[in-house]
Amino acid sequence: MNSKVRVRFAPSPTGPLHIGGVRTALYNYLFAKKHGGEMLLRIEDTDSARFVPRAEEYIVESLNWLGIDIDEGVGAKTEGAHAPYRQSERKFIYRKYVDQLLEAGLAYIAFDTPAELEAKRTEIANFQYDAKTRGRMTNSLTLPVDEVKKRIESDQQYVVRIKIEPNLEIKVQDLIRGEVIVNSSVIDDKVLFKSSDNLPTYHLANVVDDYLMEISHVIRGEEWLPSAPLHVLLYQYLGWTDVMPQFAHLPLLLKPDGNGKLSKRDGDRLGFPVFPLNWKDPKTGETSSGYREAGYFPEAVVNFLALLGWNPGTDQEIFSMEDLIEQFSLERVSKSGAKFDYEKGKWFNHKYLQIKNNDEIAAIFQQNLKEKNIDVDVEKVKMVVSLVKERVNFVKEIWDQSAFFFESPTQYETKAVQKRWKPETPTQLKELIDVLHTIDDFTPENTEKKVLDWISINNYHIGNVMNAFRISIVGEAKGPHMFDIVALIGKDETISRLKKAIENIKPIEL
RNA sequence: GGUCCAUUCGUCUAUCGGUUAGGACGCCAGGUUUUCAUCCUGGAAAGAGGAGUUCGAUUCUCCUAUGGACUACCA
Repeated sequence: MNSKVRVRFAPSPTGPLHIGGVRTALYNYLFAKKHGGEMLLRIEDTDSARFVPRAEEYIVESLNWLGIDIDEGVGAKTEGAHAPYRQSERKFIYRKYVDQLLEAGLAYIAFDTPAELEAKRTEIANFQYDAKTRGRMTNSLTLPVDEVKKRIESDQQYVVRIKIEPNLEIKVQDLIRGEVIVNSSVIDDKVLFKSSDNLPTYHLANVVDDYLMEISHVIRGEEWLPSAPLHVLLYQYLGWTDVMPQFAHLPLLLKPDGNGKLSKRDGDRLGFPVFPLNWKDPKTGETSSGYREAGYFPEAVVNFLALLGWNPGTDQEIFSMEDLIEQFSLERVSKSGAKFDYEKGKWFNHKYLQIKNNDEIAAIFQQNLKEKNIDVDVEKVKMVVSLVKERVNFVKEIWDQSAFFFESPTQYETKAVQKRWKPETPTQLKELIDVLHTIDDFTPENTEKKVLDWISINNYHIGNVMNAFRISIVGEAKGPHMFDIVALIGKDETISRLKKAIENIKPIEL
């Protein structure tokens, strides 16, 4: 057993990193940091046919954005003692272990072509390449030694298969699920190595690399649980049982509606991102939206994801990365899949928007304003942010709640006018203009006092006056406290908007 | 089809044999507010079904049902 905790996140660079993969990376990271261990990133690109350019950079950038630091391997500051960390660059390493298994008689060479295997599968229901069938296939167990040699020398392609002893009980100790027992007869003689590209398959590469990289815990998705017994067997066959890592298989992230694993299509269909970052497919040119570009804070995404499948057993819901590291444990990871609840994701972002200080939010919002060619003082932006941020889930929504701070309304909401614009309103608002003219100290408190005094002295209907005032300034019956708004836009602008409204709004008969 | 895994409010979940089955999101209602929102208070809402074990099962065991994953010379 390794005393030091070393975990790995080992994605395949076949496209953008799925949000479920992000959670796997997060749990690995939390577990490593909790135990003072190391987190490595290894790229599992043993399938030369499925390689997608830029996918690796995407993975690294995603983890960086989320604050999941890589200690070793691809994307780490210094790669580390076990380089290289891309399996395609490690191809020279695996052959040795393949030969070791071959020599020990624990694996064999098979020449069956994909077409032949396909034929077998259609011919025989539930066909499995195993102890029962391998004697009737084309392989080094059925062919004479010199025939095998001849075929290899004439460059005939082959694969190396593990030779699984039937009827053994294979026990997998899972940190989340307990003991899982599988009979070896149900596992087929999986391909470990293919001569076509001289690369091992996932199963072998993964076991060899975890061994060489001294991985102490393998934390991965539940989709790997069925092949875990095979991996245990490989550790045995290779003589590494005493240093075999501990396994933990995480529950899956499911579709919000219906059943099944969360997929890219669900995001398109239901209108939410399933990737951390935007991604443009290099082949199709198709783009998929990401959480970052959708306006999420990385802290919110981390918090949301952490709680999808894990909880501390308390009522705490808001966790910083430090909180998570301190409290995380595999024992408290749930066993069943979690449906992806996008509404709750939005709520987390809302929470973080309230927690964050206004300077940070104002900086982002000011960028949004610049894109609209609105250039205003950062102090004003901060004020606006503080007045409206509690109303929104995302920074980009602030504009919808605050446009009237920056531009005079061009139209007035019919329903509000209908309800609040009375025949006497224009006269009253003209009086209001006079009142405002007399105010020098245009602070919210002072203006409020003066205006409310005027309303009360004249015994006006406060609701009608104030709402007409609001319609004139905002254009609708919405927004923060009136006197905060006018203080911010200033006396001149306030009066000018009132004049404009008096000119343009006509009472609407019901 | 086979193997494995799972099953508490609509959703995420708490409960580690004895609880009025708790919290959160969402939803509904009321209150606060000059408006809208926020906020506050309240409400509706759950142990898949059946056998056991036990004085007592959501909790332990088994069966059934349902869902999921896997079943490639993918990872």
